[in-house]
Amino acid sequence: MVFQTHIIQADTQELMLELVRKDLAGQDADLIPILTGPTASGKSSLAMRWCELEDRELISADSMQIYRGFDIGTAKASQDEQKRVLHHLIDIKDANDRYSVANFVNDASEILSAGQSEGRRFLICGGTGQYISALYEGLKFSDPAPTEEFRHSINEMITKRGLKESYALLAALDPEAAEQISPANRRRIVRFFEKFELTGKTLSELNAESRLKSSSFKFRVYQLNWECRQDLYNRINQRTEEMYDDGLISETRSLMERYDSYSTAPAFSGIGYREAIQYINGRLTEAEARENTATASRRYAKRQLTWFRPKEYVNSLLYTSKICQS
RNA sequence: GCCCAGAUAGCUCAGUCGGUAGAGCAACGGACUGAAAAUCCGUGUGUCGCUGGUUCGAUUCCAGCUCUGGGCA
Repeated sequence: MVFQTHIIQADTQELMLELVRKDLAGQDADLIPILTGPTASGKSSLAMRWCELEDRELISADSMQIYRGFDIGTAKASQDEQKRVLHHLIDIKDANDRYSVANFVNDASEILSAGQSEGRRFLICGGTGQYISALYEGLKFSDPAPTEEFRHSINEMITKRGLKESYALLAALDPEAAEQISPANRRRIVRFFEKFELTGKTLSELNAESRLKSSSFKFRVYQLNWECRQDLYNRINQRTEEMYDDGLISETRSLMERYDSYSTAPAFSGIGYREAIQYINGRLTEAEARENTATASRRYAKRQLTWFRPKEYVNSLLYTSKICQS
């Protein structure tokens, strides 16, 4: 497959919207747009206007906005915005529930299939790169989903055998996977043996199988970004302050009262909630919590950019910089 | 005004019995197939406050100066 990816530059959201819509209009009519980009890049607000103009429904590709009640810290669309544009895959899970790439690919595919036959149009928007890539690439997740208990038993097995020994075994079973998994990355070593014990197949074998069929949908991926990293970081810093000013701490406090599982429930591991919990439990000052949240968001944004950098199918939407060149 | 302590990476600091320096955090780069806002890997980016003295050689020792913090007035 040959890709012709574009770099679209603009200095206002208005112009960006016009240019990206023109780009999409020049493609095959059945292409579904995916809008991604680092946190605080402005993708949600661009997506809102895009959906309103073209009467599209929005499918969120965000691993944290799925959780009900986690609104301020996830920068979730407001009630008013959700009234104006139909949002899918937001507020679909309880704080204790687990969700995964595989669930996302299934859920999003289901919505797209159902909508397609009715002639509805969609825009997929979100920052979870893993979800977007898996959907775009049409990965099939055929091996069974991991359970809490099984994961626990694998963990014990690795502790018993030793992490080093476990990694050596992994490398013997699947040299290809060993190149990509660091010997210190316990989580991914656990995952490898989960799959292996469950299916008798190595990660590389399973990955090859998951790639056999391509997606039944066609997408065009746009990544929104800022020409100058500092512009993005300034936006992140400012948005972090706004989240705290808008009541992130009191939102977190009431969620903690509702869920005594807050130290382990997946929803509470989101950036902002972790730091707010530490403040509430007296381990940080509020100023420290704010600062640590901004730092964690900056690092997250960097990882998001790293994720998409090698993907050859990504088209760039670049906001031109006012403050610095290059 | 006097006394004491300090001044080293973007920040907090260690160190060099004299041979131009290193930790943590930040920053930067990278990996990623059912936790992904997760997890993990790699990289030191420096007028060692300024000026002079001693010395083959000073960030290190000495003197003066500047600034910061604390104390005494």
